[in-house]
Amino acid sequence: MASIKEIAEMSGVAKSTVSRYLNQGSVSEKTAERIEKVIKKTGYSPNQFAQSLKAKKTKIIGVIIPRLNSNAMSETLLGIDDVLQMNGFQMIISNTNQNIDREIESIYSLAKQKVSGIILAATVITDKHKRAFDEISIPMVVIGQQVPGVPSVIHDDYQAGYCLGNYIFQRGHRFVTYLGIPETDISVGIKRKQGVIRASGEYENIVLNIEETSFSSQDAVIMAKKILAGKNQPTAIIAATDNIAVGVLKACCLLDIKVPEQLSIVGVGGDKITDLVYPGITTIKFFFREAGGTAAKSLLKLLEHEQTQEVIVSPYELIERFSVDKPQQKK
Amino acid sequence: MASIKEIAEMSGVAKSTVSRYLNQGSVSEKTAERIEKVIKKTGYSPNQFAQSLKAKKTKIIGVIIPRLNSNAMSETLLGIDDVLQMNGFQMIISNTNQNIDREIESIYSLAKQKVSGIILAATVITDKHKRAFDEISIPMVVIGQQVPGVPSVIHDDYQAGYCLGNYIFQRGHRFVTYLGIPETDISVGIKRKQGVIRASGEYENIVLNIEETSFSSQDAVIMAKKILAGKNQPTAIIAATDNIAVGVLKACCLLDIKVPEQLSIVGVGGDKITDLVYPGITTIKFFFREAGGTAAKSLLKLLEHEQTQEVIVSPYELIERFSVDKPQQKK
DNA sequence: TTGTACGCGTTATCAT
DNA sequence: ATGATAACGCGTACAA
Repeated sequence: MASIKEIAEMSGVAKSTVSRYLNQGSVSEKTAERIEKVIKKTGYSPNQFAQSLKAKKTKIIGVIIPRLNSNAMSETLLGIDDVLQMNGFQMIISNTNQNIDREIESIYSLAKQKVSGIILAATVITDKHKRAFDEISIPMVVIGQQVPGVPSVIHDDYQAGYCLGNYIFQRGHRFVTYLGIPETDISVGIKRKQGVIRASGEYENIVLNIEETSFSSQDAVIMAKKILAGKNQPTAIIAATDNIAVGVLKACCLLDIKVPEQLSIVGVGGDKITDLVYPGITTIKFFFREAGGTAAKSLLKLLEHEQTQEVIVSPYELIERFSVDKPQQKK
Repeated sequence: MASIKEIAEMSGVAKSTVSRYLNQGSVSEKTAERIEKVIKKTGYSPNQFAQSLKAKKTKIIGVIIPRLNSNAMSETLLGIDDVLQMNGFQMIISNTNQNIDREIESIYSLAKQKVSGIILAATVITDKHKRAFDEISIPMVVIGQQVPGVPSVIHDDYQAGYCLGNYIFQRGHRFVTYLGIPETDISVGIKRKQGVIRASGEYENIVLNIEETSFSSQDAVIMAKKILAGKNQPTAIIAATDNIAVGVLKACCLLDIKVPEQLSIVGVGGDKITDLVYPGITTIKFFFREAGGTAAKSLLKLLEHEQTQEVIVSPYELIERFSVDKPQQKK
């Protein structure tokens, strides 16, 4: 691969002239032409290492994610990539496999690589995270979690829970189970649950049982079976995620429980799977792709030293399908 | 961030000594100690650009993928990332959004970035691809497609189709529809179909209708409705992908067709969704994650100038669930 | 407008 | 074992 020096020699000018041609462009038309021709002929393109070495910067954004194989993550990445690519930035992905130590490592590692910014999709932010943020002084945006002092793009988990709760209680359900996940995950584990609980407080005579499972649909199937086998069967189950909701539905099929006649089900996420099962599951749709794009834009603004909102709440939308009905008369 | 020069000064030795300490290590114990202490204290770590500038190489592997939001891709990436990370390599993802021109661009772009290898997950390889392969002389592995002269990791699409065909025909189905996708995609569009066709040739009196749809489940629902509404209703549908199979199942639910009593369904891929719908769909499981790992290993071997198999066929496995039965008596 | 010369942080060569 | 020095390819301050 040719270097700028060779281009210079071939065009009969100095390196710096070529460099100027490439960057600011204050060169005479004649030389510009000559240089252009040579560049075309050789297919020259600047060595990015040398450039970065000089500039102490790259056009690379690091994205740290807890896992790769989830719909939410794919969509988020897509959104980030969209706007990054549009602005001439590369995206480099650091998958931590839910290992929180590797999250920290990744931060430092990306810093070493002199990425010009970092987008962190975290489930929880510890003190170690915060220390890392401070040490490396690289613009950063967090997505999916609110961190004081760091621009964050979040989904409205609390409102989503509240909305679903209302949706179910309004239709007359009084024996309801919330099937959530552990509180180690703030957004999903805590906020959504709290939203539902708050809604439950606004109605009379509600019996809200709270159970826990994992993100895995299979686990949800097992858990749902237990819940539905008991004698205090709920008339509705509010699932913390679409995957869990689908697991619940599967359990119903297995136990020959009719949905929505005998049991209503709702989920959160807007995963397309909710539209593929039968009946389609009512869910709260989050706009992961858009949120990813928003995060990326926010970060790019930061790089330009522009102001950014500290926390941006991504919208949500209730998608009504066919998994909810009024409770049957019984007892 | 400290440079090697500063480390040298602080330890009272020359730059070259520090460099030697960092790399080969032929230094006296005493100086080694001194240097170590300084490095610890400053938290020094080499500037990767300067290193790359010298070495004309990186420890980065470029991965080009057609889309980000598919289960197969996520798993494949996961597998690639696994072994890359284990060997101290970074992965940089180039998502082309199914745009074939961007695939070519990505190849050149990655070459410019001096990645030390490229893994290409392509749906089809054109002459432009081949030219790009030749021009940049960077080790490369293709996954999901067989390319003469380039090490390839492929799934056994033909055998998968053949296996599924046999599975269906053996159980007595004679009126069967294959719901595939256009032939622009070689593996999925052509090979799987051919496998099914070959199997159909080994039985008597088979009526095999071949229809086409897209990768989208929604499209599959529509197409399946059409097929099932006609008067020559098949007793089984072989879907080219799990997504399509799920779409067919949804159509059945909508039309009140019992699966598997009235219609048998099979898919290909091993997507976990096949286990979440009801009834679970019989499918051919491909090992995407393992295949990704294999591709990465293969590439790393190439970097070491070791021999590699030209084409590695990833195994598959038939997963029997509950979507297939013998055809009902009728006519 | 153009050219000269230096520095970015490393590694490698060659003396010492 | 260690140190001085050149070279990697680029950008830029400065001089011409």
